[in-house]
Amino acid sequence: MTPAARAAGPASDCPVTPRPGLRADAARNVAQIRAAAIAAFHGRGLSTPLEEIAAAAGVSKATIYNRFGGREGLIDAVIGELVAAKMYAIMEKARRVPDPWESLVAYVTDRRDLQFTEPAFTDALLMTYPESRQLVLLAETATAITGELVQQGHEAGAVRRDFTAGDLYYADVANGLALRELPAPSRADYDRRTRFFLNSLRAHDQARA
Amino acid sequence: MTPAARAAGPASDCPVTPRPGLRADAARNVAQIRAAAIAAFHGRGLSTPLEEIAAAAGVSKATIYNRFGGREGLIDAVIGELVAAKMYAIMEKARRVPDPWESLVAYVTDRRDLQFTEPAFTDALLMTYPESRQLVLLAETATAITGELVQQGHEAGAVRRDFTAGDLYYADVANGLALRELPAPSRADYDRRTRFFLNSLRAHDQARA
DNA sequence: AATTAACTTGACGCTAGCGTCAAGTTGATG
DNA sequence: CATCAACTTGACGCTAGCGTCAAGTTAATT
Repeated sequence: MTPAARAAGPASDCPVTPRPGLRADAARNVAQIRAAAIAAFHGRGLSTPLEEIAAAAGVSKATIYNRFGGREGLIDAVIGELVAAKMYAIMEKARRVPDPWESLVAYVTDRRDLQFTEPAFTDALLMTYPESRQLVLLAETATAITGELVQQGHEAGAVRRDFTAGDLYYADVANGLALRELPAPSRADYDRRTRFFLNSLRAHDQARA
Repeated sequence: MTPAARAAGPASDCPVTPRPGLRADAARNVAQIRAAAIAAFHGRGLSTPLEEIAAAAGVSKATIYNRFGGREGLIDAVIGELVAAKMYAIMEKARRVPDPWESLVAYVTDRRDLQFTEPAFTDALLMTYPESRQLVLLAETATAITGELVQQGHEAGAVRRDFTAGDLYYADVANGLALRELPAPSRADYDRRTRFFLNSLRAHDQARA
């Protein structure tokens, strides 16, 4: 079975034009809140205080509850623009690379790039807010693709046989948390560590790129 | 210079018998609080609520402030028993292994073992509470030893020349945070990942153990 | 321009943890 | 056994964030 046959993501689940029957002022607020949330989540992760987002949107906190039902609804409304779109693109790209090893290299590298620039991605990985449908969907798709790529790597003899998709997940979570907690490493350091990681899962007998 | 010539740790900075001029009941409380703190920190890390520790010690929260001056003082009073003693032993052991590669392997492996069983170690790594003298001392010593071991590994040609002590620190922090955030991995998974990591920093041309 | 449903909001009560202090209790000392 | 310094503590005020609601405002409709 190929559970990830179409990895391009859900057709269109978060329309830019929200619920139609919305009064003009409400629609304006929705747009402002979304924009503020995207900026805030980008800077501080998915647990940015709602009051802060509300303030940035020039709106009261209660309005966020009115329009989105709370944090999870808000995440649902912006996660696509924030993370999901990029993640689906990464998966798509990796699946297009024919060589199994290169495909995995592309996938890992791109994920880590995304992680470097987008703190919210780590929150998504951790499923801190499991009530967001978009997030659950994304996680499931990503899990499927990861498994697929690792398996192909095994079959081609390019990836250590004892390396699992779970190991990759663990490493990504660890890396995301370190990024969140430590002062940002230089890009050179970060990329070197990415290479170390890739090096560690390469099957021994073909350790040369 | 060999800044870590004596890595056995500070002579005796946290006597089991606390301040002498202490009334009997106060001394009893100190002992109970220390015991409770060690248990709590072991289970939940160094940011366990003080109220919880106080309750476990059968004492009011204010008494912890009276006896230890707050969280940092309390950490100072128990970190030796909790983490520092083990860490100093690990460093000592690593320095005694003659072969540079095996020495680094021992060091990394033992640190990760400690990390697996002692969440407080990660707090120590992160210096979440930088006011604890014991903790600062430990961190400085550990940094020195790590640098020493990595350098020896470089000189012996056993460790990739582009691998730095900072990389090791980053990896340890990342691992500790993942342990804290994720459900505990099986020991087998954990040890395998330790081996992957060691594998990643081994110089290419001698990748065989 | 009157009506009304949709919408917004300030203010509230809630939780969790911190750090402090006046008032009360108790161990040690003469 | 009286005294008093040492000690303990409940209760308090503080911060930060959550989620809710009655009362007020405003866009749409006729």
